[in-house]
Amino acid sequence: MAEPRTLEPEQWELWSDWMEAQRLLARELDRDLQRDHGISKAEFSVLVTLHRAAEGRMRVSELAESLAWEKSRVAHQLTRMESRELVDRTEDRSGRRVGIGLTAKGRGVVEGAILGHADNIRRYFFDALTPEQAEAIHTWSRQVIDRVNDRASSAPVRR
Amino acid sequence: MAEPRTLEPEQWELWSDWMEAQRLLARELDRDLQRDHGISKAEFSVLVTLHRAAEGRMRVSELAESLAWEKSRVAHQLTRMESRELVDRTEDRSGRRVGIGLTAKGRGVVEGAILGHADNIRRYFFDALTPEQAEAIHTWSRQVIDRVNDRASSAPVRR
DNA sequence: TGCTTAGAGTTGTCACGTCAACTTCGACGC
DNA sequence: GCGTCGAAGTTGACGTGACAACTCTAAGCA
Repeated sequence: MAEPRTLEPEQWELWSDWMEAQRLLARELDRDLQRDHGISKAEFSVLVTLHRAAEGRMRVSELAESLAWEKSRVAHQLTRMESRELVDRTEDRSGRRVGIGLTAKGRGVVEGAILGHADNIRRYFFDALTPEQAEAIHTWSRQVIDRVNDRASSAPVRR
Repeated sequence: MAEPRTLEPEQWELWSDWMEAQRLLARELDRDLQRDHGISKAEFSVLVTLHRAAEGRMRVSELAESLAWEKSRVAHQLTRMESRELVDRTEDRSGRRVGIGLTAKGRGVVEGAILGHADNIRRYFFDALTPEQAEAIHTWSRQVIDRVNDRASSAPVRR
């Protein structure tokens, strides 16, 4: 009854195939986004988030929260995107940092990309998916998210 | 009956949850590997591959084939790992490039890491998985792999 | 007023991954 | 021999992502 210390071949195969599928899928979507709209997946995520909350400007911390990214990652990403004129940062003159907003260029790009990207997700992901698979994957995804988050919050192993 | 140009909210939620689960899972596994064994997932993959084919040394192209990585990625990875003394490259003195091999340090690290990593995969992935989910995910993963590979080979859109 | 502290944001460093350009070397044909 | 062609491998540039250290400001309090 001892815990096996290694994975069964069958498990290993599932694991490898899963990781591989993931990787290929992400890469294809990335490439399409890059080719058709000139932006990366990370840039797309930022643009979509800004576009959704579009009346106003967002703060870095709101972006980080909404994307579930580390703040430093957001800051680096914004620096790059600012230099490409997809977003702008309102200067914190004498006090308040008003936040991040889309440039006209950023808005144009994201509005085109949303449609194309949705098509690609449908083509690569949903078209190869039966309802049962969708259900299984969704349920499992939520389990993993909960499990990882639980462990992260209950594991102050890092001091 | 027109094609919807955007995803249904339900589809979008599945997609986001799935991407999120993936990302969290990979990050957790990475962190554990880093903390417990001092190596990254990429380094682990290389070490395992070398360890499996362990009598001899491998060539860069064999590694690339076996890992399904681009050759430049392998070369960069080996450069980093060589500087950390996990692998060594046999010099191509006057002719043959004999290939890549594990150092003693590399061998020690990977033999420890294999066990711990398997435990973590089981904990994060398989313990949250019913047989039906496993079946659905495996089937779907293979579909995606085939689909992407088909498209890649049948789409010489790039000139 | 002045001190301290927490949060927001930035920056540096390093590893990872892709693409393109480059070098080298073996194979093949003349 | 000589050219050239392609595969193997390397390198550089660049974007990405994680982590840690740093600055600055706002709050809170003596």
